[in-house]
Amino acid sequence: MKKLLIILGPTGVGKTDYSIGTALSYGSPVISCDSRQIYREMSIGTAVPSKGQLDAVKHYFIHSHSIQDTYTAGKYETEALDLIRKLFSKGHDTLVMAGGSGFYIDAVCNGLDDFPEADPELRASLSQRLKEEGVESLRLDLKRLDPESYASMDIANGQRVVRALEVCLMTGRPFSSFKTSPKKHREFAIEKIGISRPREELYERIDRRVLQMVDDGLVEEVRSLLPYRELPALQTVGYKEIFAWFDWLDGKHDTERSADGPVTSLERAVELIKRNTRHYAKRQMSYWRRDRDIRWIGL
RNA sequence: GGUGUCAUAGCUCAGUUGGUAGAGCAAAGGACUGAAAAUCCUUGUGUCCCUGGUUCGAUUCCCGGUGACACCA
Repeated sequence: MKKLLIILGPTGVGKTDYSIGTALSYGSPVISCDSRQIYREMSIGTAVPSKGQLDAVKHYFIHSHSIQDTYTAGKYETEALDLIRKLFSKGHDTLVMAGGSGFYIDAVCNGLDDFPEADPELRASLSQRLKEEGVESLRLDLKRLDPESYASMDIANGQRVVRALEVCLMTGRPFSSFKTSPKKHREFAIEKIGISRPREELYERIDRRVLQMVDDGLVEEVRSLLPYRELPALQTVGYKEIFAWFDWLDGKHDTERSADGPVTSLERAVELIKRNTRHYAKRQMSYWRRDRDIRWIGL
């Protein structure tokens, strides 16, 4: 049986090197599963593999899309599955997938239910309402249109309430009614390998990598993306903190944008990037902790 | 060497008129169905520097150490 070997782990743990080694031993390309490295306009802050690493093995889904075309887990499920099937049919027996985006990995392994994609205009107007009226107002609409979701979902999470409401309004059906099938069947075997390191060591690696990014020109990369800062792709650790610093330099000293207060120096931005990356790594680990199918190995 | 001030959470500090303590930051745990590096929820971790004394009871008051800082020599 054909097999998809998925290498996952928190940011900074060393997935890139490990996956290249594994891919070479199977004669497989690396199918990246990273919601940010997929964008071609971003490189330094997303820690994409180096030129040498990319030359060593064929990589898919690295720099393959533009930040201007909002990408989603649903699109990834479709495109990755197409690619996987194509590569299997061309003779590969084992394919290596590697990445840190847990939700994308789940989309490939288990599939997403048949929810409609977001309508940009509706989402924009609901997000606007969220900003102006707060969650409570949207929550009441949801309670009326979909009591089941209202009772079971995290109604403190504005982003989720917007999404649920959006589906109700678009389809005239409750959001919860789309949540049906447990898991989609995949015709290939799936094996998940999780890479872990002691927490302290992982955090040291993250701190070091952030400093390296700054040395490599992160600030310039972020400056070049300033016109796009409102795009979903730019809501990313390493970018949003430097945008906030630019705001300070521009004399925008309001703290409305961030709960962390004004970012008054590059040093402060770097501090926040380190912390937010640690938080991100922690969230990744908490996401995978309940997945009993992952075989963990320490590095 | 002398005098003074200070010593409380990982860090910066507050506080207890004597009844074993709490803020901020850092941190930890969790959720997750097309924004997922996003978004959201929960949690206080302590020989109150050490020894002895007073006291029913000392982190708090007193003696003596130790350490840090300041000033004077």
